[in-house]
Amino acid sequence: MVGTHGTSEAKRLVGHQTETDAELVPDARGRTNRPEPGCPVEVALAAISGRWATLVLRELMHGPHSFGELRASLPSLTAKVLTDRLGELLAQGLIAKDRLPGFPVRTSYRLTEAGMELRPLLIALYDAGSRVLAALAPRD
Amino acid sequence: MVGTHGTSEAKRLVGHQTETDAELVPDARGRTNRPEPGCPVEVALAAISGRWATLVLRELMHGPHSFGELRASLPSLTAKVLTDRLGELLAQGLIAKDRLPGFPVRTSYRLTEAGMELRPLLIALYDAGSRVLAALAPRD
DNA sequence: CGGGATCCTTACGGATACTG
DNA sequence: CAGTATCCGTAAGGATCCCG
Repeated sequence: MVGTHGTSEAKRLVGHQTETDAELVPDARGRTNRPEPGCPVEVALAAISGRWATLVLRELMHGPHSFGELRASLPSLTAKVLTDRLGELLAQGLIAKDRLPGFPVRTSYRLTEAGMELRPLLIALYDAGSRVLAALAPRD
Repeated sequence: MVGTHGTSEAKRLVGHQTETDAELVPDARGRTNRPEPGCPVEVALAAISGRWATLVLRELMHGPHSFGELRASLPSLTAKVLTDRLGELLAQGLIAKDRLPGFPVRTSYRLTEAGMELRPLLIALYDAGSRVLAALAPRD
């Protein structure tokens, strides 16, 4: 499932600290030596980049929310920054925006299929952070 | 395995799109409504934040490297930025620095126990990015 | 209600030159 | 070799006010 990359020279250092880095760099897109937009890692980073991004995503993981609901959930997030984050997520195809007819205007933001793929990443962030904190915890 | 958090009012919306968000927000540290430094997610984000950070971490996942080796692996990363990234990772306790005696001076950077906890996160980033790309891929 | 338009300030990344 | 010291342009985050 690594695809076609002929000789696997990606697995030196065997026995050093991990057997192979095939899981770390499964295919050619990950063997980049600089931040390239097409690299999956960069795509994921872009999705969660920007302050408040993970919190907005977390709220939307619970289901669709209106602009005002998001503001209510995250009181110290200003409208401008929320608009910025939503615009970026929209541009990346991770969320979708539905205008509900009537007055006052109501909009609803929801995750797209692509956006839902970020759920495991949010969990991984939480997990990794927890384990880092544990590893750094003062000895007793 | 969620610990002691008494009444679980975090699991409304059952059947909407996921059963529960207990896996998303396992404990009180994740129920924050703003970016707080103590939240595990923020800790993880801090670890991978900053341009080139994930690439530097990826290199170190392969084992210890000197300053020059890192520069050679990532040719378009300038010394200043590399110094910045290493300094941040050092300050966060994710890597350690060993000065090897002799001349010319040689230093070696390696992951700490805490830093190694980031490996699954890098993989999760790659995975999530891949799946997002797949979900966004043009229909055929 | 759901934003858009400004303005401001700081943080960040990158380039270049220099040093122990 | 392994950085440090400057300088700089841009972009990001936040505050405030306004509008359909």
